[in-house]
Amino acid sequence: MGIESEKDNQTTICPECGGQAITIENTSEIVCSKCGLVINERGLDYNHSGKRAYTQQEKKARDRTGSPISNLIPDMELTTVINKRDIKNPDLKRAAKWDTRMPWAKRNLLIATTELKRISSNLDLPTHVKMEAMRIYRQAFKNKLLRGRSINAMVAASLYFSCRKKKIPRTLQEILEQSNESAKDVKRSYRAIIKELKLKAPNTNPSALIPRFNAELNLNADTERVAIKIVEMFTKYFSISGKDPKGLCAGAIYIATKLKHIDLTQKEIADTIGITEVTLRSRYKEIVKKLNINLPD
DNA sequence: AAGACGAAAGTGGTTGA
DNA sequence: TCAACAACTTTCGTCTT
Repeated sequence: MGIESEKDNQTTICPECGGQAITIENTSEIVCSKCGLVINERGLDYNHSGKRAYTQQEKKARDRTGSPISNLIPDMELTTVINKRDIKNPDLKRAAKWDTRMPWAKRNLLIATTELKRISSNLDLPTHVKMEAMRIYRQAFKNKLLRGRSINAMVAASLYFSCRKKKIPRTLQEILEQSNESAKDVKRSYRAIIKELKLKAPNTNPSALIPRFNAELNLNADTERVAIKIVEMFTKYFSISGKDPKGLCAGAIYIATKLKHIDLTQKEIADTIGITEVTLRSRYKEIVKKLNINLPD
């Protein structure tokens, strides 16, 4: 395949930070060398015409600068409009256009889409979650929820909501790690989404979270089973509304390790799950009391 | 000395008057 | 809009192993 070599000197500019994008060899992903943004995870179809380009001129003429059409691209017009004027110094021209020509609404959606794709590819989120998040974001945008809130915080919140709705167990922390926004802002946006869009907050199922924490703590399947059982028993008989599901997980895992005579400190569990010892303690005390569990010493 | 415990004070949010 | 409230965190002193 002589086609491969032509991808290498493709220059794309990162819409997020303006850095130079590079192509990852074996996946043909376009990734920003500066901020790590995946600009197009499926790879561009540079040789759609089926012809090879032998000279620079031919290459320029045949290259496609736009991304493949997808629902995640907010404005399909954008790629074609710019294409025509891209012949000289495409990077600068494109960057300049984003600043001056694009209506703010389109720009907003473009930035949002980019951020959304960046985060979800870092977290390996499936496409339907991305689509749902984008839908939520657009709706938030329509309802003017962006007033006084940052785009990126709203994107993170949309993704978080989407994850919960689609039952993909991701904690808010995991999304926050990929975002530059503060937890405060993202939470605010998240609540705004629920309130203003009149959506129901999908509950994270605590037992769905356990296998991942178990893996991080290197616990065996037996312990995991016990922990899940405890969580399910508890959620079946008692309300956990208003409480952090992670706290319940932590408590259940702590009890499970006790029952299985595994030595793990409260601190170790609390730290890997992302809560404090104090919360772990109050949760585990509550579980022991309400479910009448007899702990071995 | 490490781990478990819980009191006290602070944070950021909800609810209801 | 404000006060009461609930959940959680941070910090820290005390007890237990």
